[in-house]
Amino acid sequence: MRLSTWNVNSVKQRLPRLLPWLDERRPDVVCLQETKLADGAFDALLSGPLAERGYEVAAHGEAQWNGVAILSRVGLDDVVAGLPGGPGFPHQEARAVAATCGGVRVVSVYVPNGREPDSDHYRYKLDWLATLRDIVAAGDPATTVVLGDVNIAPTDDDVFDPAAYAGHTHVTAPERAALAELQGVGLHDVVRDRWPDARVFTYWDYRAGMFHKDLGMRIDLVLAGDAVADRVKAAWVDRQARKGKGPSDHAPVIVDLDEAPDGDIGPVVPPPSAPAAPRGTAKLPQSRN
DNA sequence: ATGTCAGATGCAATCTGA
Repeated sequence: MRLSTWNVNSVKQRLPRLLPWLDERRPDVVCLQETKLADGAFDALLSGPLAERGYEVAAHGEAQWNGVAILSRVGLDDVVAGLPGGPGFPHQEARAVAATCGGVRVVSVYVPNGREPDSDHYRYKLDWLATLRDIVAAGDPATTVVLGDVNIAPTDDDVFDPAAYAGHTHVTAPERAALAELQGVGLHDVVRDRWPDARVFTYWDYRAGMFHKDLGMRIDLVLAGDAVADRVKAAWVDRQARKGKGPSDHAPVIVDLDEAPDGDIGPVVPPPSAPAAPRGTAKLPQSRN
């Protein structure tokens, strides 16, 4: 099962990149952030193209800002929009949606930016993260995976130059402590675990050729509970999607899971557009393993 | 030199958010 997360910075503007990306990468579960569309507009724009590709959709958006979604072709059950009981600014915003997909509790999150350290928005960010932690802890963390734009670089290795961010959000100790508290319920940063010493970023500012110079941050994470993390076979950032014409300022993160230990790999079906293999013409040699 | 985008307002150019 292939999981992914992508802050698309307006799903409307990103449609010419999103649909070809779905066809190329064929993720089973896609967590989107910054969709910037109300649910009705999301449905009008995307229900057709996504249904063609076999995806069910749980969108949780608002008119202009924020907005998250989960696309799944391995089931989409028990959808919860938002963080029940969570803080607002001043009202609750569309920053989280959860669903059970292929036996995994998937949570798509767009953590508040924080704007300036010690600002009201910064305190809102910390409160929001504490609520997310409580909600994950109250469920079954082992079978949960939190994916999304957390707007925090976990360590100094996750920014191109720690000095460049001194005094700014995304790197402060309280933010990193709040993220560590979330991970403390039993979630593994599977991309960093796979690439402990690599320079890995997921976001590059549009300005000043930052992507070209690879001056970015790793702020889009896949945080997986024990049972999910144990199944990780690949975990990487799709930098290709940040290149070319009309990209988001974030790249997608892709994580492949091996089949579940109990043999239930979920309702894995061939992609609708993939030609069926002709019967009785298998060419691959038989192998014991 | 906040150098780029995206959304809104409201029709051009400027504001906000990231």
